[in-house]
Amino acid sequence: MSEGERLGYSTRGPGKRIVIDYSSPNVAKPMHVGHLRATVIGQAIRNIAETQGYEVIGLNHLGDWGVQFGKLAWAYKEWGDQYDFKNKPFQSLFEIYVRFHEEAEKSPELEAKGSLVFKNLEDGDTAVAEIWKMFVDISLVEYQRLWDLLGVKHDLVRGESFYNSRLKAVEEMLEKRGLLVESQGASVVNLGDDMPPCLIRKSDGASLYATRDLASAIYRKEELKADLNLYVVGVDQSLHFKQVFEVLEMSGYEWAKDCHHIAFGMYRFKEGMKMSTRKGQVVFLEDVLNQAIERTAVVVAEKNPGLTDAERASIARDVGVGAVAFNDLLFDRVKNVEFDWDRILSFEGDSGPYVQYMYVRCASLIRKYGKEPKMMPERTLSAPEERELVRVLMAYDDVLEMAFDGFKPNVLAQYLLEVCAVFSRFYHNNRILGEEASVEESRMALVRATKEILHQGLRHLSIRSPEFM
RNA sequence: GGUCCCGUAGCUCAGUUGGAUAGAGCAUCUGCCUUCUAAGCAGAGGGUCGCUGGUUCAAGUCCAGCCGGGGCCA
Repeated sequence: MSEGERLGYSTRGPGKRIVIDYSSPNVAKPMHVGHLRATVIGQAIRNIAETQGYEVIGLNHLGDWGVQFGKLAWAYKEWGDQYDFKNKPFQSLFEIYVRFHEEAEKSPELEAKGSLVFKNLEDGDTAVAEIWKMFVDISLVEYQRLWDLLGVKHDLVRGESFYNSRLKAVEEMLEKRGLLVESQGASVVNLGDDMPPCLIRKSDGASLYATRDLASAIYRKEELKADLNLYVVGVDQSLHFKQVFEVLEMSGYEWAKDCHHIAFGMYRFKEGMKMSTRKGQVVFLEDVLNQAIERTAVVVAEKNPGLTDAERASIARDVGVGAVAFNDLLFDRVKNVEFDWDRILSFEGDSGPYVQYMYVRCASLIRKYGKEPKMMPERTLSAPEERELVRVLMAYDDVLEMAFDGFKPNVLAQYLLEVCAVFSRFYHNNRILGEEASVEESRMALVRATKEILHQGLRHLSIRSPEFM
C-alpha cells in the first residue's frame, strides 16, 4: 500500500468501529482444536484493536442453519426419549447427530426425511422451530463454558439463521443492478476471468453461503455501522470471501474495501490429514484444555508444594489454558499447524508458561521489595542488560500498532518472548534487591515496567497472569 | 487445468518499511540452584534462506520463471 493510500484510509483510527466475527462452531457438534484458532486469534485481534482506540463489536457467527437441523430434528423426534436430554443435553444432542449419520449410511432414505423436516423448518413450522431453538440453546451453553475458560467474549450472537429474512433483499438488490445471471438453472454473479462466478441461488432454490455473507456484510455496515468489517475464518474460505467482497464492490458499495478476511491455517495431523468430525479424526478442544490443565497441575504440585488446592487449581487453569492459547497465537496465522500433543502441552522454552513465569518473577520481586516501585528509573542505567531492557520495553506501543496493522497477534506474542528473554538476562546478571538504594530503586522500576507490559500483553492475548506458580 | 498461500538449522518457527557476521525454541552435548522462583540462565555444534535469473550501492525480504507442499474452484 502506498503512503497516500495509507493516509487516505479513513476507516482506520481511534473512534472508528470494527465489527469482527470469530468462532463459528456448528450447533450440535463439539468444538475441536480448529475452533481454538478462530476463537483465540479473533479475540486477540479484538483486544489489540481496542488498544488502538477502536470500538469493537464481536459477533458470534454460529453455524445454526442448514439441512442438518432437519436431520437432527427428525432424529430427535424419533429417538429423543432414548437419551438423557435433561441431564446431559449436549452429549445427547451429539449422540443423535452421530447416530443419524450412521443409520443414514445404511438407510439412505433418512436423508430425504431429514430434508423434508428442514423444509418444514424453513417454511415456518413452529413445532420444528421449537426443537431447533432448543438445539441452539443447548449448544450455546456448552460452547460458553469453553469460551469462558479461554477468556473469549462475544457481544452479539448473529448466527447463520439471523440472516434468513435478509436473503431476499440481497437477491433483489443484485437483480436491480443487473448483476444476477441465469446459469444452468442457478442464479450467479459473474466475476471476470480469474474468478469463478459467485453462486447466489442454486437450481433447487436453496440459498447459499455467499448470499448469507452478502447479507451479513450489508447488515454490519448499515445497521451495526461498521467502519471495518473483519471475518476471522479459516484460509479454506479465501475464495468465498474474495467473491463476496467482489460482488459488494460491483454492487456499488465502496466500503467493500473495508471488509477483510482474516484467514488462518488449519490444524492437520502429522500424516497430513485434515480434521474431520464425521470421520472421527478430530481432537476435541475440551480434551486439549483438560489435558493441559491436568498436566499443569502436576507440575505446579511438584514445583510449588504448599499451595492450597484452590490455588493450585487456579494456577493450573491459567497456565494450562495459557499454554494452549499462546501456542496457537505464536505463529503466523496463515500457516497450517501440525497438531502435536507434545508441542501444544509444552511448558518450556518459547511458551505461554515461560512468559507467565517471568511475570511471576516480577511479581515476586515486588512482593519482597515491600513497596510500590517507582514508575521510571531515576538513576542513569549502566548495565548493558538494563539498557537493552529499556529499549525493548519502549517498543511496546509500536508492537501493538504493528500487530493491529497486519491483524497479527503473533507479532505481540513474539514480542513478549523477547521481553522475557531480555528481562531474564537482566535478572540473572544483576542483583536487584539488596543493592545500594538508588540502584535498587531504578532496577525495581524496570521490574515494575516489565511486569506491567507482560501483564497487558498477555491480557491482550486473553491469557491470565498468575501472581505465583 | 485456473487461482491463492507456503518453502529459512535435524524438527517447529521468528525475521518490522530491502541495510552490517541470518535469529529463537525443541532435540544433542557442556556448565550454573547455601544468594531475588532452575517452568530459568550461559556456552557448543548445526544454514548455498527451494532453484534460476532480474531490479538495487545493498535481496531471506521486491519482480519473473521453474520445482516442491497445501488450500479452494471446475
